[in-house]
Amino acid sequence: MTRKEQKEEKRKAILMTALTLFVERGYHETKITDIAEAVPMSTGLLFHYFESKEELLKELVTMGAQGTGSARPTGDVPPDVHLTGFLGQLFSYAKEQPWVFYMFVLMGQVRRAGMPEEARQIAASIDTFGMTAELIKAGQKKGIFHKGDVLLMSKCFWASVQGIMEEMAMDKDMKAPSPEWIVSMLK
Amino acid sequence: MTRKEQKEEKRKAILMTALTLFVERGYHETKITDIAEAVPMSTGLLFHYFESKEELLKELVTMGAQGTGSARPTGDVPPDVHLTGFLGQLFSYAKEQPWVFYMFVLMGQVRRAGMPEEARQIAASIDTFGMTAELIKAGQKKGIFHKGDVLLMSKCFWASVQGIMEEMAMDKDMKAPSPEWIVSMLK
DNA sequence: GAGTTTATTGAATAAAAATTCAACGAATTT
DNA sequence: AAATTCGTTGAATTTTTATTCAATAAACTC
Repeated sequence: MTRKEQKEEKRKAILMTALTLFVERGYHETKITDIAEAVPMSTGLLFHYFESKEELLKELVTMGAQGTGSARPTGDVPPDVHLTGFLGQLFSYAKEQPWVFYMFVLMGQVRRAGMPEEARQIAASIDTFGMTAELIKAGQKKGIFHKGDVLLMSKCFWASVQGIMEEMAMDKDMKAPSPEWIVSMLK
Repeated sequence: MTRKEQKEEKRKAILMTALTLFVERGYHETKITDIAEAVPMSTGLLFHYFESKEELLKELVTMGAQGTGSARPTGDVPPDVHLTGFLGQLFSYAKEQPWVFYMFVLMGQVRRAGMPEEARQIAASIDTFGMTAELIKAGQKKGIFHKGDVLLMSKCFWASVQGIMEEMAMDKDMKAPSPEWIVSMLK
């Protein structure tokens, strides 16, 4: 047991190190030796834990895909309040639990171009937009949000969030914006 | 003369092809052979026109850095109208003059991590935020924009725009959002 | 504690991609 | 039209980076 736990620990350490480097420097600019050095361990040992660099990325993206769903509306909170609250939590993670924050950033980056195709597909398989689109539709019905194509509004909302989070990931000193600013894009 | 013009034409063709591929697939996922094939020309010839792949990127970024300044306020248009108009134009470029649009996307991407450091520095040297911050400050004075750290607001504004443009670059069928949505982030 | 499995290393190898180059055809000059 | 320069190619080379591997140490099983 201790042996297996040890292994899991180390796997996790590698994953977190890779996540950090992938987000801070980019997947392609992060060399396998950079990850090994940062963990730290020998490069050879890294392949004892993960088949390949791409496999490492795919495992991260799979984790990220599972951890999604927290944006789902709970109960009867008004849509704008729900989104505002969600963003507030997300932004506060940037300081407290960077890996949650980084995972979000990574997922967004992988979903776009510039990464190995297989990883992209995993990230693309989860539907963030649809979920938020529902929420926006509800908000429109209540007269809280302005009119417009809900899917487009959802995409813009998340694209903005992604853009801001990438900026925050790059510049550690940047303060988080007020969630209201972003939500007001929908009002 | 015809000879030199010919050369300039070809250089431009390479630059535009590279710009497209860099934005659509990402710098690192674009192989030098992909560019050559797309132009089309042999891989060897490409090095007759550009020293290296990185040099090619740097030339693009330098071009992009020079073409900046259109966001500068002209005359006495209200800040919100100015920004709305600017975005409207930018988004319409996405269809009409994709390379202008792509250049914007590339500049943003290069400024962030994941690209060769030298290129990053060129992109980082131009100050987009400061210019918009002035505009926002003016808007605040007039009571058009809400209170808040103008630099942060400026960063968030551009981060949102960048995020949305990257989304549009990836998904050609995506409609452009209404510029008002984004500007309302500041109101 | 002998034997087996697992962790670890760093140098050797393989794979992928950028870059060079010798050769040739086309244009330009004289 | 001979000589020279420039454009062009694609295969060979170099460089970079991922991946393997033989050897060793440590942990665990019996």
